[in-house]
Amino acid sequence: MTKRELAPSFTPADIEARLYSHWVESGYFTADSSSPKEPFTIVIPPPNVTGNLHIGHALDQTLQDCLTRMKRMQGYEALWLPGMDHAGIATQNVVEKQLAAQGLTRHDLGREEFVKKVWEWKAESGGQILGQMKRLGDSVDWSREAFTMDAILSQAVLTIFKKLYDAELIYRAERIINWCPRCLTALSDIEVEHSDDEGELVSIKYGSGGSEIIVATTRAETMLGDTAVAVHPDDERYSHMIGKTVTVPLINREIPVVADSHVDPAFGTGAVKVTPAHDPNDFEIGLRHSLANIVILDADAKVINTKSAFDGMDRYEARKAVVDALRAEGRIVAEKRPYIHAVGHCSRCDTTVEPRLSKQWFVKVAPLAKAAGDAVRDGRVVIEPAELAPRYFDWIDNMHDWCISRQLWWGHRIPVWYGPNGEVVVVGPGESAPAGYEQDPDVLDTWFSSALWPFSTLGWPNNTDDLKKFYPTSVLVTGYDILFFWVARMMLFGLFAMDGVPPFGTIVLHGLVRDQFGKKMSKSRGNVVDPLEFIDKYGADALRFTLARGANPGKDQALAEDWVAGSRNFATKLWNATRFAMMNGATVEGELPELSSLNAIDKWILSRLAETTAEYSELLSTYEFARASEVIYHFAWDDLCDWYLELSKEAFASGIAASTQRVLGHVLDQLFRLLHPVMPFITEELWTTFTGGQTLMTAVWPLSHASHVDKESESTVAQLQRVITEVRRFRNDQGVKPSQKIPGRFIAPADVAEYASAMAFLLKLELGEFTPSASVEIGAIKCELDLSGAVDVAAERTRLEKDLAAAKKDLATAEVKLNNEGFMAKAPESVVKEIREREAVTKADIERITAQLAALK
RNA sequence: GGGUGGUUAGCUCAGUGGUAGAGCGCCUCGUUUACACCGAGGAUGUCGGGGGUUCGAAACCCUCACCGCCCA
Repeated sequence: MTKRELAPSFTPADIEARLYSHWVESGYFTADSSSPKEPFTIVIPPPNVTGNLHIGHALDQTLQDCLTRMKRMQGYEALWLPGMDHAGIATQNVVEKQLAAQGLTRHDLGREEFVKKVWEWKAESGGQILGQMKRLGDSVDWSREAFTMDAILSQAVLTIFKKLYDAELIYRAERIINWCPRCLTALSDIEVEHSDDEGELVSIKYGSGGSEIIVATTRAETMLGDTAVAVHPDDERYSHMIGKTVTVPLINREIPVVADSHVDPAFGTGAVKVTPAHDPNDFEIGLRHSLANIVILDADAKVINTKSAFDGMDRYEARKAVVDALRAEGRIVAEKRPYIHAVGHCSRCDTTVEPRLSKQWFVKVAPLAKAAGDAVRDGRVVIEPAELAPRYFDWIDNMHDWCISRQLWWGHRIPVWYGPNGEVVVVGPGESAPAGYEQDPDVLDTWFSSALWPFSTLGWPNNTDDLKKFYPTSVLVTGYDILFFWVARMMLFGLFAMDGVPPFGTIVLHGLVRDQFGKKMSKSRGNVVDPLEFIDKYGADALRFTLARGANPGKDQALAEDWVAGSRNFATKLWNATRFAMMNGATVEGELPELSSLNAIDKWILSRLAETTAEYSELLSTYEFARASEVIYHFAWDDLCDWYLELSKEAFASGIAASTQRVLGHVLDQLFRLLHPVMPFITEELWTTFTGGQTLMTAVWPLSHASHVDKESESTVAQLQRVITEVRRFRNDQGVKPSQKIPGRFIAPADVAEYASAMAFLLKLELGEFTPSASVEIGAIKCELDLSGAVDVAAERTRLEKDLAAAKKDLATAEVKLNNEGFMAKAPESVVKEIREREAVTKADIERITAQLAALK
């Protein structure tokens, strides 16, 4: 194998594109369903076909790639399956906007032409995110790329629809649903976002004479559709009115006063107006009291059917007009404005949602939700971090039936056909409707097909090799924000479709990426960052490492450009350390030398490597990405670069370094493997260059060698580190420049004295005969120096006094404990022993420092 | 209104009973056999307030205050 050289500096752009296409061409990402290896499967949370890679995707995908790459190296048949969601409303909106620019609506084209247009749009401008994922380094299996509107996935939709219908879990009913008057479609509960908005609360007097009653509302225009006033049955204020009627002003309709225990007597006057066709709670009251549903708003939220001057007005216009008219009649008894209250908005276009009575298709969720809850309750599916499980239960145990029909054209059309005499037929895959039947014009909620993602992408309903090999998937990695949108729905459908086998073993939830001050990123705040810009500027590895390092389970993370620059610095550090190692003959060739033949420094780094490998692997396997990143970062930078390389320089300089060259080679080789899942590009480049190997992608994951853990060497090196730090501090205090060589020598026990030349090299000391003018004492170790007379006594005194104060404080803390009877009686022996040792050490320090101070004069 | 998470260094955050940590920022010195995208040294905290449990509390319990998120 021929070894290449490393460029003098690291430029991510020079290696990323080259390595990525090499990986794809070599087929490293492609999973094999016939492999005997144990499977590891992740399906990507499918981004919208309209989407671009934002920082949240970058986080989500970094974590998934990290797990996939690690498992691949650990010998699993790893499949990370990519794809996209057709994103019904979002995509339709995009194409409609294009048409609008030409002065057209989708109706001008007609359904078939419009859908064709959407497909054309997808071919031309959709799926930009896929190319951007490549920039991040995602090791997804492109040969299995899926799209929710693909033929196979559409077949899955038909199949599950029929299956659910036959099990009586899908039904059609007239209900109050959330309606977006702009998108002109029904929405599910979770497609509605609530915010506290400014509105008004007006109190209106209904009836006259002895039968007056006051009701309050934030939507005055709905009074046009009122069919009752409701009060609490035990409310004595109104008991005389129950069963009587009152007149609705303006339209002069006589409506009954009904008693309903759901009315809160403490809110407002205790009496509420009831508009069953335009409010979900009122609809329920209407059912209980057989009230009429009078529809007074059309699909565009314009007033209709009132045979009044309000007909044709927009809802807001009507609201004002109704209040004005009532005021003119003297029927407004109170007005509160602004009145802050929760208002629902369309999650796609932010239009205020209008509750609307209409006929829609629903999934009956109760039995499905029970199974989905139980799967987590009994541990077949684990939610990480566990703290987020209550949220899941809270929602899934109280889930309303799911409205799945959408009045759109882009999506899976509802496979129900209606006959001329009201017949209803559900048409499964490969079936066709009887002649003369007409298909339901609506399409399914996008999340209906997304709910099938973990198995529709593997070929279900066909029993494919992929399905057999890779289902159920191993881990689902996603943000907690779509726990309800998507994760819960996959649980509902997965368990149902796959005979009770849940779609994944573990749900790993991460948080949101926020700005550097922890504020939510939003266009209006102007604090949105573009991951691609960071990749351009600092490299994909730097961005990935930053995101992984911030990923504490289930917690949001702040992100600043400075942090990404810091990760780039880490990458540069690795690059330079490798260059240095290669310059000094580090190698992976041949067997690792016998431990007993190594010096303490070599044994120490192997020990640290073993410990780090074990800890890091464990943390990654338990989805502790932040802690894992921290551990490996400090091993690489502190242990390896700051100490091992520095302590080894003397050996390299002296030319007697065969063991160290091999040990260093080993440590780098293992470090690159460990870091590869998080920083795939630079590790691949360094490793292949350094070792001459083919690729890290399929290299074996490091094992932690317990036999390499060596506490004795760790203790020796800890002493060397202390001596070096203290002497450096002394030099610094004394104003000796870092590069200035001065005479010095160590008086130390044999295990430390053995490394005198290594320490001297680092400290720029010239060992040899001289008359010392100063000394630094570190416990039992003494370093004598010659400062050529000019010792800065004041600086030395300051330092010693500071050390003395610290030692005295430590001693006092220890003595308080040791003099405490309770502590001595109840604290565990190991703790008492530790405090005793601390007492002894600090006492010795105080004695030594006091003597030094006395000698200073 | 119901849940739920948080409050630790200037900033962003780790730290689930035994002398308070990291990254960035800050101060001083420095072209020393990798690296100034660097090295060395340094400063910085009544761990939100109050009470309790304990020999011992940033951590456990109670309570208050403030901030956030989810749901209604």
